[in-house]
Amino acid sequence: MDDSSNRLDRAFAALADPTRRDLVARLAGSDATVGELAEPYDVSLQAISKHVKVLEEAGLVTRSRDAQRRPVHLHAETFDLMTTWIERYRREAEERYSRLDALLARGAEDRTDLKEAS
Amino acid sequence: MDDSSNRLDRAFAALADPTRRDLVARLAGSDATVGELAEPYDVSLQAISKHVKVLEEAGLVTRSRDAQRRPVHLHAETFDLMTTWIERYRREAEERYSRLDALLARGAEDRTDLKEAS
DNA sequence: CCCTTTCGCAACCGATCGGTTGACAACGGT
DNA sequence: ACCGTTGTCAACCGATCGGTTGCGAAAGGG
Repeated sequence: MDDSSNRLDRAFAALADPTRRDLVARLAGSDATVGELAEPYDVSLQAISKHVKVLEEAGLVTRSRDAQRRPVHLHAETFDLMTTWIERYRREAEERYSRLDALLARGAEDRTDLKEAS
Repeated sequence: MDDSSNRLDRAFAALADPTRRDLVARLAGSDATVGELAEPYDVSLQAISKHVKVLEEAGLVTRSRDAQRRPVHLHAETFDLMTTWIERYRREAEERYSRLDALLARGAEDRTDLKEAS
């Protein structure tokens, strides 16, 4: 399963960058070319081109060909992969968290040192 | 803005590493100490200690104190933050994907004159 | 045909990352 | 009071990352 693991590697790493998350947010509104995507930022076009490539290799976006333009659009499938992974463990964590209260209630006889709550 | 963005930065970056995803998967089953977590891997204990620290600073796990042990357990909240972010744009992407057929039927056109506000 | 626009590729740079080893702090057991 | 257990901190190393600049390829428009 190096395959799906590697896809998750790239997908999570891709979304770890705020610029790339912003690109995704804007692409959710409408497809765009690299030039259009690059315009709002004060970095070079090549930098954005690299970002788009990272998103593409992560399977988060795809590109088509329209003359010399390469319109970029989101690819929802990989997002599903991520939410599926996250939700699986979030659910287990919450279930265990619910049971944690009962566990703590049973064994919290000598917990006199919790003076700080969240 | 930088606040929640930074939390997402760290959370996504943390889960970009397969070892850390594996740690999360195991912690979903039960809490564990750093030593217990490190045991299955062939890397040093310090390496796993660092991984746990990354997960902690990302808000994905928390630690309590039980004598010299520092049991680690999942913190579901940050997982919610991630799925919320992802789901938002995944949904928009899928909606736009449904409309893509109609868009393609009309043919590609530039969007420089979108002034309709009805 | 050229020429422009759009954009990818390659090389390079500083910063960060994942790993190592070594030292040591914190705590309990005896 | 010592020792073993548990885990963190600090320094270092090679690899990768996000950014830059420079060059050139691909496709239309005049």
